[in-house]
Amino acid sequence: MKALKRNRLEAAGWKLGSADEFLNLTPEETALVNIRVALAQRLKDRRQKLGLSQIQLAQKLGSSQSRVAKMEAAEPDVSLDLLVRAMLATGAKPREVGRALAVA
Amino acid sequence: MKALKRNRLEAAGWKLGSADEFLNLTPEETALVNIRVALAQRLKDRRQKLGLSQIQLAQKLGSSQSRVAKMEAAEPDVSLDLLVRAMLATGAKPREVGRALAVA
DNA sequence: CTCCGCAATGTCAGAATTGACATATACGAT
DNA sequence: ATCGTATATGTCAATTCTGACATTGCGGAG
Repeated sequence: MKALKRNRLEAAGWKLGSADEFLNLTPEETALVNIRVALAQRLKDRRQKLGLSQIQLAQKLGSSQSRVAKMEAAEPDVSLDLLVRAMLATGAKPREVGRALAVA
Repeated sequence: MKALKRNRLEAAGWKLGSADEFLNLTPEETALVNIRVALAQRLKDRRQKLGLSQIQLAQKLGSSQSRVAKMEAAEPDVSLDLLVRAMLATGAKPREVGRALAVA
């Protein structure tokens, strides 16, 4: 659904690193992207701090290594649900998930 | 995906009002349910404070009245993505979405 | 009572997301 | 150079989610 806009961005040669609403994105869409990226980064941080491989986290989650990689890359086809579930799987409490958003 | 567990709960005659991990739910699943319920409540609050009907919010979102009702009821087939997008559509900033989670 | 606006509930076809798998790349260590 | 481990990327069938629609219930106003 948001994949459409995403494709427009990537077609323009952008990797969607951080804050780019320079074109096409409404403030809400930008905020959502920021939230996703913030969660993705926190997730990677937490996983690494715990000394887990993507495969190990995938097992805790009941998912797969490739999907964990996509999560950490904040790819457009990963849902917030999955990102949040992954955070919880690293032992994060809702409060900590909330903190990640606050930074976004 | 979580709909399975949810059905087990509802089959047992529970409406899933608040904090019920008394059976079957892992801590992570419970946390996720809490997050959804917290977001749903905040959403309803914000919508009402803004004096919007479900139809009006649905329009801002590009969604439908029935889906907004389901969101506010935290029904199992509404995603976190949709809940968060709805929050943003009420003018909430990521920081405020984060606050909702912190309470969960 | 009858409207009327608002909200709740059920259904469904179409769209988006998922886990799994294959494969590729990177980078040490042997 | 050959493993071995970790991560990245692409694809796809199956599952899940979504908007739309229909219907129902609920007050309040006429």
